[in-house]
Parts: sequence; structure tokens; C-alpha cells
Amino acid sequence: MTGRPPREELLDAAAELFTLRGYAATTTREVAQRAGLRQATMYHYFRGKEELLVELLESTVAPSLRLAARLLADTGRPAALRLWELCRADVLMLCGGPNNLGALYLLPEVSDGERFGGFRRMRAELKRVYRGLLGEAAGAVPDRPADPGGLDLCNDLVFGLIEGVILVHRAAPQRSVDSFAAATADAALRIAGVSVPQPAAGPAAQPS
Amino acid sequence: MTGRPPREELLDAAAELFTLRGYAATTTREVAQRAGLRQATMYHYFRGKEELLVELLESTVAPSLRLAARLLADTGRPAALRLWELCRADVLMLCGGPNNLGALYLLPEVSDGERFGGFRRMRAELKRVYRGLLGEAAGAVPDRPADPGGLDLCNDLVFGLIEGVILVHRAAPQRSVDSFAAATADAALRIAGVSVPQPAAGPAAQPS
DNA sequence: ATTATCTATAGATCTATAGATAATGC
DNA sequence: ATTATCTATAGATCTATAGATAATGC
Repeated sequence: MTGRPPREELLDAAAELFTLRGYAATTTREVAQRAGLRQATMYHYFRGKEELLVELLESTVAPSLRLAARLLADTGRPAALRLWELCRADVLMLCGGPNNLGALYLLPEVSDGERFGGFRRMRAELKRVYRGLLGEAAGAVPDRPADPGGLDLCNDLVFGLIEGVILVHRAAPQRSVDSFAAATADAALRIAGVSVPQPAAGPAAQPS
Repeated sequence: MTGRPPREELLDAAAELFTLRGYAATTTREVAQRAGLRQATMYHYFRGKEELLVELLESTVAPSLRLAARLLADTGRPAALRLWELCRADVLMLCGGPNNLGALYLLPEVSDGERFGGFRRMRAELKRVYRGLLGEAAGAVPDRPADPGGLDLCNDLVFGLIEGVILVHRAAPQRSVDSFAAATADAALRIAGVSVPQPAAGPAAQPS
């Protein structure tokens, strides 16, 4: 009747509480209680509260980064299509699942000190892949783009849109994540000025 | 030598600390200290820590809401142009100023309980103005749009982009906010599928 | 023997209030 | 008289550790 391993129960409980109330506002007692354990028992599985957050962050970005690397190397298909897929997958990752895991990225604690450096480095690496695909899709040579400043700005906007969906999803969590992800990927390519590659795979609403 | 009124010093200190470290992680002692006061003196100016955040939130969104109402009523000019101006002004509001005030919108505490309801209502009203301008710009009748679902989705994406710039700005705060705001407004119209109205007023980088 | 869990608690904070004192404005 | 500020502190937490007890696996 115990269900899943206590370690996972603790991570799930932390995910829910951290995303809902924030990191500092969540107590170790609440996390343990939601996992059906006493407060001190948490320390058998984790070094401390911080380790819970580190593990949640890295476990969400890691699969996304693996997919990104795969897509970047897959030079057989058009870059615009691969960029579209990456956008879509990231929106699914950020908004899918029972908890709004993407909300962890917004916690002010994360942009702070040493302890979340690993996550931040992965996130930066992911952004670099976006930039590479964007440069290819826009027809520039990756290592010497015609307009580096414009490319960086465009990359920031696309990346900002993808991270911004966390907020949209938090405001309207009832919407179907699947079609929302496709629509967001469409929007990302529109920001980039790249035509959406695959009408069949992206049947999202095209306003106006 | 005291500089500005203590009330403002306290608000500024709170803005800096809340945006940097978060609400729950910031102590009233730190806020007061940064304002050059003792911890207890804060309670002469504010009912409590919460009131600091409420005041910061409402004082940022209120001017934005006033501008939005003005733009919505200004039916003499094209809706696309007015939408562009609103986007630009909001980005300036969210990213301008010494502190990254927009980051307050991301705090998990804000989406929580009763106490920030006033702010959330203002924000919802602002979003409704976006929707109105977007509907007009897309050529639909405001009260009976041809594709309400598509309009809502598009509105969410545009609004998400605007809020997403908070994250972009947090990641790259050194960029000129002015040109960034114009580029974001351009991107918002591109998401909406509306052509950018005024090339002279929006000299932002157009990638590719 | 090791792993998992619990109770109890030390030590450190943190918010908000109480009450004193100084400064200001009639 | 009122406003602004301070010191001191009550009361409530919260994290992490210590140490005991039960369960598990050889």
C-alpha cells in the first residue's frame, strides 16, 4: 500500500509545494508530511532542502538538453523543423505533468548563488542550441552570422517566449497542453521570421 | 543628508530585495537596514511585510493600466499601432528602472491568496485590453469575434511574450531596454500575424 | 549489520508588539 | 500632542542533528 519509493514521494511533494508556494515559503515539515513521513526522515534521503530543488531542476532540464543535442546533430532535416520540434518539446516539458514544474525556473532562489550553477549551465547550453538552430534556419553560417546582434536578440525573444509560457500556463492551466505547445512553437518561428515548416504537424490556430 | 522620505526608501529597498532574493527569503530586518532604519521602524510606515509587496505590485501595474485604457479609447488611430505602443510601454515598465520590478510578478506568493487580489484583478483588466486591441487589429468585431478560441490563444501568447521578457531581462540586464522594448513589440505583432505599423517608430532589429 | 523511521530538541531566526525616548509643530 | 525612531522581547517557527527503535537482509 506504500505506493512509490519515499524518495520519489518526497520529490513529488517538493515539486508541488515549491511551484505553488515557492521555495523559501515551503517548510521541510510540509514536504515530509505530504510524502507521508516525519520531517526528520527527509534527511535520510536528502542532504537538505536545497538538494530537493537541485534535483528537481536538473531532472527537468536534462532530458530537454539531450533532445536538443540530438536535434542539433540531425542535419538531414531542415533547421526550421528541428527548431519547431525543440520549442514544442520544451513547452510540453515546462507545462506538462501534474505539477507546473516549469514554475521552478522562476523561483528567485535559482538565479542566485553557487548551488544551482549546474542547472544554470545546462540551461545556458540549451539556449546555445536554440541559437544554433535559429542561425541555421535563418540561413546564416553558425560561427559567423551576418548579424550576430540581431541573432542574439531574436534568440532571446524566442527563448523568452518559451519560458513565458510557464506564466501563461500558470494563469490558464486547464488548456490542452498539446495544442498549446504546437501553437507556441508556431509563434516562435513567426517571431524568428521563419515560415512554419509542417502544416500537418502543427495544426495550431492561426489568428486572423 | 537623509535623502528621500523613509517610506520611499523602504519601498525601494523592498523592491531590490524582493526581486533579487524573493519575498519569503527577505527579512524585514534586511529591508529596514538597507533603508537606513531599524527593523521595528518599518512598522511605523507599513502594516507589515505584505503591505510592502502589495504597494509595489499595484504601483507598477496602475500606470500601465491607465495607459491601456487611454489607448483602447483612442479609436482614431489603427489598433495595431496602439497595440504596439502598449507592448512597448509594458516592456519598459517591466524592465526599466533600477530594479527589475517585473520580477515581482513572478513571485509565487503573488498568485496565491487573498492579499494580492487587487493586483491580480488589475492585471486581468490589462489583459482584457490587450485582447480588445488584438481583436480590433485582427479585424474582428470585438464582441463577437470570428474565432474566439484563436483570439484567446493568440492573446495568451502575446501576453506571455510580454511577461516573458522579464526572464530575458533578468538573464541579460545589460542590454539597452529601449531598443529591446521596441523589438519585443515588433515580435508581439508578428505573433499576432499583424504587420508592424510604423517602421520609423520601431527601428528594431528584424532578424534574417 | 544495515536501512528506515521516529521522537525530541538545540540553536538560530523572524515577525510584530510594547514601551521608552527624542524630535517636531502648534 | 503628534510623529518618528529606538531597544528589547514575546511567541512562533524552521532546519538540521542526536539518539532510540523497529524492520530488513544475510
